[in-house]
Amino acid sequence: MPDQEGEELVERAEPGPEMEIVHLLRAVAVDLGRHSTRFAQRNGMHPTDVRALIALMDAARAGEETTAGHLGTALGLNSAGTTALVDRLERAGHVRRVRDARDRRKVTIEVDERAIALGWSHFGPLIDRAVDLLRGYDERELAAIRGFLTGMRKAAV
Amino acid sequence: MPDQEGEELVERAEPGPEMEIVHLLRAVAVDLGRHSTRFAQRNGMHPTDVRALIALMDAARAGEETTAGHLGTALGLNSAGTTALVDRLERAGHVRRVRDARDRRKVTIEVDERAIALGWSHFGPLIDRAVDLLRGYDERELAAIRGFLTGMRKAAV
DNA sequence: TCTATTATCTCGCTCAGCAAGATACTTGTT
DNA sequence: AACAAGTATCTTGCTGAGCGAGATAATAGA
Repeated sequence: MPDQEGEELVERAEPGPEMEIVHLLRAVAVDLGRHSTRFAQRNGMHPTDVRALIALMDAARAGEETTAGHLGTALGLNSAGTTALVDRLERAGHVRRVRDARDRRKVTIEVDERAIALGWSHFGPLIDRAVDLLRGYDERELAAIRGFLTGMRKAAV
Repeated sequence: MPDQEGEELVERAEPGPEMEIVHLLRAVAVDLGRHSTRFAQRNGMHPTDVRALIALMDAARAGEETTAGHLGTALGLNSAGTTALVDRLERAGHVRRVRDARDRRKVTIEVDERAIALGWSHFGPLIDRAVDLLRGYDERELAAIRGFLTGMRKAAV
């Protein structure tokens, strides 16, 4: 073990108070991922299935229909993987396949109400806690949080 | 609001300014995940391999040796999966297996310098951008960001 | 020493996801 | 109308990450 000041090779950027927050953000991302994974395993699902349900519910919230193809693209799956994914979700009763009336090649995916309720039961408390936390900050502090997160999104693309 | 239940329903049905930040945080977590995945695919690795390298480098930064068992536990793999993971990483030249001299049952995993450099070349710019962003905030704003992220970590466990 | 415990590895298997191609429907052209 | 080209999904066959069970090797305790 090195008896010197420790962080010469790993910590290229000067480790100021900023680096602590950078690591914190990464840790949060990992922890949120684990939280999803736990939800998946408890309900006999795979991480991809959860990602799919979230993508479907996001689209529904934005008022958009999601076709099988759309879903696969959003998750980075090819058509075969997408079919298998929707098969799994449908078999578990979380979604329904509905043939589009206008273009009968398309299959739109609808999320079952019970899957939505299941999701809320797991993610609801976490969201409530987040809202609670955020209510403790004033407008300038909220703007800082919003600005940092928005900036990181842009940087991560 | 006079009615507690009513307030919660409104909170869920009608997202306030807080919900925007909640969704933003989730989006950041997803985007950071995608950023990792891209790094993995560009270098012929799987998401788990990247998670492993990050875990190994985190431990190294904290001055801890990581054994195969430790690594598997950290990633939620069983022993067979861990062996396969280390095999992959070693085959790619990213890590070395080193038998512990004191307890010869143990195998400590050392990350190759070139893997560290590779990681920096991909994650460095993102980290630099984060540090840049954070330098634009004063102490109270930084405390808000730190507090929110710390609170979310605790909530996600 | 002999036994129990711990750490890693081996073997056989399951299943998510890929590549290629089949099938079904729509649209454009003649 | 009929036919070709394009688009959306599904089928088939395969690869490989990760699991369960158990083997192997080293240490610790009596």
